[in-house]
Amino acid sequence: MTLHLYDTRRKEKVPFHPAIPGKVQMYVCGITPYSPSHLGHARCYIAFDLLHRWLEASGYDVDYVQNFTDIDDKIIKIANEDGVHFLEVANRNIEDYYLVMDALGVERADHYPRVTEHLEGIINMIEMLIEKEHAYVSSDGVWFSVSSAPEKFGTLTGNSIDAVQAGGSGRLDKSDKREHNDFALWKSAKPGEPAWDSPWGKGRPGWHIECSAMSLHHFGESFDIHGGGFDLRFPHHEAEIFQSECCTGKEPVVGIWMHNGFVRVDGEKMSKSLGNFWTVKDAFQIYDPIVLRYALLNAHYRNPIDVSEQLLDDAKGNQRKLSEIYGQAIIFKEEGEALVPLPPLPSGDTTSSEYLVQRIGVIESLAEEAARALDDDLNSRLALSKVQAGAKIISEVLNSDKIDEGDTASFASFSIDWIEEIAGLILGVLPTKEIAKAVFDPRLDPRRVAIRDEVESLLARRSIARHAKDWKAADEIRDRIAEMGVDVQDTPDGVEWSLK
RNA sequence: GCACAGGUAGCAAAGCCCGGUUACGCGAUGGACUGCAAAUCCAUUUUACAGGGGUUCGAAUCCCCUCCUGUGCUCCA
Repeated sequence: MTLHLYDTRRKEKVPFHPAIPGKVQMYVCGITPYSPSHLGHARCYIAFDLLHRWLEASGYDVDYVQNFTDIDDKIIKIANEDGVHFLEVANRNIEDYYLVMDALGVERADHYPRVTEHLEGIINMIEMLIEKEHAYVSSDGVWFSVSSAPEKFGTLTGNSIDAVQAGGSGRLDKSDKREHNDFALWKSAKPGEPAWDSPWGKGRPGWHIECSAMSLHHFGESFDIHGGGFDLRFPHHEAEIFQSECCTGKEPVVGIWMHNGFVRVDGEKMSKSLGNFWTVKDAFQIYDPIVLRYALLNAHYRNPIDVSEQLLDDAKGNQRKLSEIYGQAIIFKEEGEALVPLPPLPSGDTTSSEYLVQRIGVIESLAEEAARALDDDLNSRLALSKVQAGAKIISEVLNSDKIDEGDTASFASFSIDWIEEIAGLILGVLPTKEIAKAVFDPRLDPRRVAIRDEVESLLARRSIARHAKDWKAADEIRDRIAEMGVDVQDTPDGVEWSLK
């Protein structure tokens, strides 16, 4: 099956065929760095990171461009409030972006162009649009004339010019544009604002033009995939279509338009005004970044996702289980049967090799199913369920009494490759080997070593109390240990403890 | 108002494009194991598809109508 992706413009899944066979040119709208990154950003860039990884795993050579809109009204406002240069505001938020996205396992794009580094290209593009009479100069800047190409209106959203005009009436600002739908290409500088020289005096680019200019710079007149948040369809992406296609005359500028669904919190859009706003760093206080990634991949990228405690807790449990099985496979490979001696084969049962061949066949077919799921417009939820199913079988085999001692390490080795390929390389929801081992065998957790003596001595006292059937004292000690962040488990093999 | 998404078992979420087979997970219930828990394992939770029409041998899936929710039309991933 070939990769199919949903194209917002055509409103259907379409087979993906890049313009240049084997190569993919992909542009995703980046952030406007006026504040730290929030969960909506995380969802968006994780979704497109998955696309990026999957394209590469499928053998494509991907050129991934993601911009930073490092000059805009809000950045200027915050810079003025803080009394710093606007680039200081932009830079600190870009730093935050890299920090949190790296933690979330988002692989870097190939290029991160910034508006402030592409003024020349932007100005050239505006000049060309004026020349072709798609844009006009007014007292307060340069505007794109939407009525110069009315057939392009509503390409992504189905909006009609009249309807948008009606919806926008009463909110007309005091700008000097000719028609309500016209949008700014160049904004003349107001006093005290950062400004660049241009044929139309000092000013700065409008919001939409930078993406057109930067994609033109990196890819030329057209490219394969353009992504971004659902809210960017209008006006931002429709404006890009106007600018790019009217400038170059080449259409369509974009092969497939992709938009990710929104993050909601308790059923409502996450927003600062509703007070349900989470920055990524806020979320990191409670959940491991990899758990957050797992949670955000556990829904289809185009559907809205409601971030709730249940969603995150589910992800935490599933991700932990996966890590545990991965860790077990690593340890079994490294130590073979030494760690857990295998009981003898039950008589008359399937032989080890037959059993293994059969199980490996099932696991491999699950990998194919996961690949099919991703080929079907990146169905990460379904892919994750196949990964979990495969991991479950791996766990059953590793713990099975039907497998010969000599086969354990080789099966473990097969399992590690399988998990690392699909859960690690493609989905990015795997921890490091060291962490995975500690999840499986808490004795290997370095954090445990620090408190081991104290916990062990408390456990010894609890053990005495238990033998004396002094349950009250025993439970008090367990509570005290719990306060140290430790879970105590009484198992048939004795008392065990682990970090919460 | 117009536009675009959604409405699937107790919750959550795939499946819908390409009608006919199980999603997966959580929770719940019963059991094993426990001093009690926790964890784990086994089993059960086999008229789920917003409502109403239609097409079809057969519809969650295709067509029509209605209702409800969210979002966009202003900066937003």
